[in-house]
This record gives sequence, structure tokens and C-alpha cells, in this order.
Amino acid sequence: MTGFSASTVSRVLNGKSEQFRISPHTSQLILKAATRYNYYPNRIARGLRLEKTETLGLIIPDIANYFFSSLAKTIEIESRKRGYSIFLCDSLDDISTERELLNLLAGRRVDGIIIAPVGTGSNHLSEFSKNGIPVVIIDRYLPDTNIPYISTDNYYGAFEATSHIISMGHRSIACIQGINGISTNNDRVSGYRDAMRKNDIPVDEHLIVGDDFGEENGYRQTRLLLKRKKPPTAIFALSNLISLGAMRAIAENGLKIPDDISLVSFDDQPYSGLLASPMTTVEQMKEEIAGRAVNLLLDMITGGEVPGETEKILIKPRLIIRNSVKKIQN
Amino acid sequence: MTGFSASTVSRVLNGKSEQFRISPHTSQLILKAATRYNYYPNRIARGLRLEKTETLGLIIPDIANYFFSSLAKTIEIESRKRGYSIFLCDSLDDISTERELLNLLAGRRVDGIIIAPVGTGSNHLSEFSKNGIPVVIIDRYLPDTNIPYISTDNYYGAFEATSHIISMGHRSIACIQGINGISTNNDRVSGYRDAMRKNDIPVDEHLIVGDDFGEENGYRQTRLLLKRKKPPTAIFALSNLISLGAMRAIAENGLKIPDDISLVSFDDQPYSGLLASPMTTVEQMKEEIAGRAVNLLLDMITGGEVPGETEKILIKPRLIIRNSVKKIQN
DNA sequence: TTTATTTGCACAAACGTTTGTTCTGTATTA
DNA sequence: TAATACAGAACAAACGTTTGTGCAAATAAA
Repeated sequence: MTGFSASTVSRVLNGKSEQFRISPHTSQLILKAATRYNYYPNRIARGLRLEKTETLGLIIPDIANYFFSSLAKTIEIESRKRGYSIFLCDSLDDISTERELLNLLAGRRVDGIIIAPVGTGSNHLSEFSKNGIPVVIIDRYLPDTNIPYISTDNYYGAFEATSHIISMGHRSIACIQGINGISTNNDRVSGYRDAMRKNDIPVDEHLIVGDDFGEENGYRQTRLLLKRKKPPTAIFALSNLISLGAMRAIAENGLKIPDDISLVSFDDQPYSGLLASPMTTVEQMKEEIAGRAVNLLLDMITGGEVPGETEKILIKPRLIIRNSVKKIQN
Repeated sequence: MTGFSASTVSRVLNGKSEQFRISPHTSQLILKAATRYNYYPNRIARGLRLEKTETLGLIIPDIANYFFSSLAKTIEIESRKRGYSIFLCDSLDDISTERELLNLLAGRRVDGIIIAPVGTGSNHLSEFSKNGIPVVIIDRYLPDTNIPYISTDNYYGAFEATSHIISMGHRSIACIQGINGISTNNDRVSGYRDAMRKNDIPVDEHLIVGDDFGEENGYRQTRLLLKRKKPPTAIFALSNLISLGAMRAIAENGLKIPDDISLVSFDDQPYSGLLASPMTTVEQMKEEIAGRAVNLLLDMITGGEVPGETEKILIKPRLIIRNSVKKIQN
């Protein structure tokens, strides 16, 4: 439209007019025309030529889950600030979907991938990351890979939460866990165990129950716990959904939190502080995790170097003490 | 790798070997090699040549909001089934960000856009949709555009909810609204008004308060309502965040739901049924909205035709009656 | 005035596909 | 045997950028 060649236009629009001695006059004309006709370079063509698309893949087990959607929000915003757009992919917590998604994103030539892995098995991920596309893991980490990850220090969080419950006088504390074998879960259980031991309370294996992060598991296990002749005085739920299920079972039994039974949950939620009895929770530092994941990934992309062992980061969560744990005397 | 030309490989991989008389033998060799080397066509190059990218843009005011993340989930899954990937964009409920995002997505040559618009002003959207990229609006709709939309029948939902409250014997019902002027809000207020009128209850304008969909607004307005000499006996909160704020204020005042005051909220949430007093809510049909939005958009993309007036769809929400409205006698 | 330098931009190739056309060799037909 | 048809694949252009190089005109230096 300006009569100048594509190369000249390209250089002006990329701020290289000086370097290539495009006259100020020409530059002005081109810039004017660009805004006048609302011209934006075709990122597809650009991506083809540059062999980078300035897109990232984000693979999440369930975007409707507040924890993940919060992560997604920060990831999207931070990425955008740096010129990257993100492909949202929901793996449905399904390993084979996750695998497909990796190939899909590879086909779309994303420059990098942030993934909250499903958690069972990691061969496909290790294999994939050798492929050349930088990958950063968030949330769960996989023991037998050297893919960098940013995760919550789940051990610390569970240790703190359990210690708090103990400090309130409880000794019979149930732990309703999620999927056994997944790092997040196991680290939390370890934190629970160690806090008990450190306070000279023998760990009763019958108080560690459950096998899923969902609401149904929390409901079922709590019902079973409450049916026992000696129910625990407190429950530590290892996910927000588990605690919702626990609350449902507790309400169904006509019991009150914290008067009849205490409850602490992993994962703070927007409603946590607004419940009838505001819930004590372990809040994961969602923004920090997401922000650092983006930074790390972009460093890997631009630096080209796969980071060393140092890039396995655990971020300490924060115990938010509200009013769901009763102080009891022994 | 096979020694065949790119064109032959392309045709085989796109299932056109018969049409172009590629011998079965050759086809087999190519397909074998493709799986052997885990070959996936470069979607960028493909997009450039085909002038379509099989990507969609999704612009959402706040992906961390459960309502929107639920929509996003269905949209992503349904789109993926049809071969499309989605670019997630969070507009932060900011109109100028929304504008930027539209241009960004245009630059990325998405084949279509699903947007939950910020809601104030629509010129940029109308302008944009003339641009050639199909757009479908969800959630809020904009009065003065003829962009197709799929939304909740907010009038109906509010009418039903208010009618329910009235049927429980209430006559002094406050309505805490969101942003005045936005279709979702105004339709809900209209539903509230008409339900009152239909039951011969004069609408007290002082009972329609608030100006934001956030939690803070719900909190502040509820405090003010409770301070009145004659507080309302029920509150109808026009968003889930407003109801959270209302709950906070109610709890702070030492009051109980529904004994001391009744509360009904728009937007069902995972926790709605699990509160101390399970909340009566208006549930929007998230999956249906999202699914139909995807279908409509893909029809527009493949059909090429901009749909007619018929494509302004309101989907009736569902009133979920729980236990947050007290039955009172007059 | 001649030569050298600089200014200002265009040219062309490349990125990896897809697709209309062309080309070669073999089989069929007259 | 010669002309024709057809099978099977390659060729080449195009999509819209970016970037190394080339080239003419203008300016400066000798």
C-alpha cells in the first residue's frame, strides 16, 4: 500500500529502521499506514519463518478447579506480558489424553509447555522433553525425571497444618488422602506423619484413609470415620474437594464444625473464609508458582539451555488459621 | 526420508492417495515412516498455506471465576473434538485489554472467537466482527450489535428465584445488583421487578442496591441493609461473589441464614450445596451454553455464512432450591 | 573531475505445507 | 507397429513473513 517493499516494511515495523538505514521519512509513512489500515503482521507466517510461534501450551487436569484456574490466570497474564499466547488444554486427569495433548502441542509448534501432570507415570513426559520443546512441570512433580518443576512444598504445608491441629490439643487426627503414589499426596502424608511423630503421637495407620482427591472420597471416608466407635476429633483433608465431601458427611450426621469435629483442608478457596465456621486451610502460593513457572520456561526458551538441578523449586505454602479447629484439653 | 516428494507424502497423510492415484505400496511406506518417526505435520506451515489455523480465541473476564472456567472447560473439550485448539485470554474485566486481545487474536489468525464481553460498550466488537473473523458472544450480550450470542435467560432466572422467595412468605426482598447497564444485570433486575409486581408487591427502589459483581459490593451493601431500621427479610444476590460478601456481612452481624435472614444467589457453585445452610441458587446451564457456542461458531466458520436473527439464544437456567430461604407467615 | 563512500531501499531465498499441473513410463487399443 | 490412455509420481507456485545481500543514486573525498 505504501509502495515500499515487504522487507522495508518489515524492518520498520520491527524497529530495525535505523539499523538498516531506512529514512525517517519512509518510516513515518509506513508507520502511519500501518495504524491507518490497522495492520498486524500475520503471526502464522512469522512463526513459520522464525521457527518460533511465541505460543505456550498449558496442560491442566481440570480447568474448572479453582486451584488450576488461578494458576492458569497468572500464567496467561504473565505470558502475555512477554508476548506469548497460551493454548489451554484440559487433560481431564487422563493420562492418555495428556499424551495426545503433548503431540497436539508439538504439532502446533508451541515454544514451550507448562504442565500439571496427571501424575501416574512420566515416561511419555521424559521422552517428550528430549524432543526439543522445553517443559516445566507445576503442581505435581514426577520423581524419575529431570524435568524442572515448580511445586508447593507439600510436606511443609502438611507438617504445619498437622502441628497446628496438635497444638490445639488433638491427638486422634485422621488424614483423608488423595491418590496414593502421587507426589503431592505422598509428601502431604509424610508431613502429617512426621508432625505426629515429632509430637510423640504414634501414627495410627487406620487413620490414614482414602484414595482420591474428589469430593466423593471425602464424603465416603468421613462417613466411615464417624461410624467408628472412637471417631477422630479432627480431620485433615488433603484437598479442597475432600474437605467439601467431609463437610457434607459431617452435616448429614448432624455434627458441627468445630464443636463436634475439627477440620483442616489443603487448598484455600474463595469461600473458605466465608463458611459457617471459617475453615483453616493451607494456601498454596498460586501466583508465585505460576509466575515462576512462566519465568523459568521463558528462560529455557530464550536461553536455550536446559537448566540444571537447581530448577526444582518447592514453594512454601501458608497456613491460614481461621476457626475450624476446636481447642480441646486433654 | 522415504524418497518420495513432499506432495506425495502430503496427499497420503491427508487421505487423498486414492484420488491422486498413489499406489497402495507407496502409501504404506509413507504411513509406516510417519508413525516410525512420529511425524506430525507442522500446523504453522499448514495454517499459512490453508489460510486457516484451526484455532479459536476465547476471551473471558476472569478465568479464575468458576462460572467462566466451567465454560472454558467445555469449550476447550468440544473444540478439541472438532480439531480446534483454543487460545485462552483473560481480559481482566477491562475494556481496553479486551480490545487489545481482539487484535492479538486477529494477528494470530484464529478462525473464530468466543467472547464473554466486559460489557460496557460494544463498538469495538461490532467493528471487529465486520473484519471477517466470526465472533460468538456468551454470557453477556450487547444490545446494539447483531453478533450472535448464547446467554442465560437471566430475566427468567431472576423471576423464578424472586417468585420462590415470595412464595415463602417474604415481601421485603432486597436485590443486590452488579454493574448497572450490563445486560445480565439488567435482565435479572427486570425479572426481580416483574416477579414482585406480579405478586402485587410494590417495588421499593431503596431495596435495589449495589453496583458491582464482586464480593466487596455484596459485603458493603449487606452491611448497609442490615443497619436499616427495617432490614429486608431476604436478599437476592445477583452473583455468587455478591452472595459471598453478603454471607460475610451476615456472619459478622451474628445472624444466621436462613433463620435471621434469607439469601438466594445467582450462579451455582461447587460449594453451594455444602454450606452450613445449603444455598438456594439459580444455576446457569454452563455446559449447554458452552457447547452451543462452539457449535454455532464452528458452523459460522465452516458454513461461512453469518447466521441470521435466529442465533440469539437464551437458555433457561434452573432454580436449585436448598435451604437458605426461611418460610415465614404474614 | 574521478573515485570512494554512504544512503536508502529492493531482491530473493527460506520456513513447511498444499494443490493444480506436468511429466515419465507402462499398458491398452486400433 | 503406432497411437492412445492411464497410472504414479514429481514439479512448482503460493501462503506472509524475515533477513542476508545487492544495487542504484546521492554524497563526500581525492
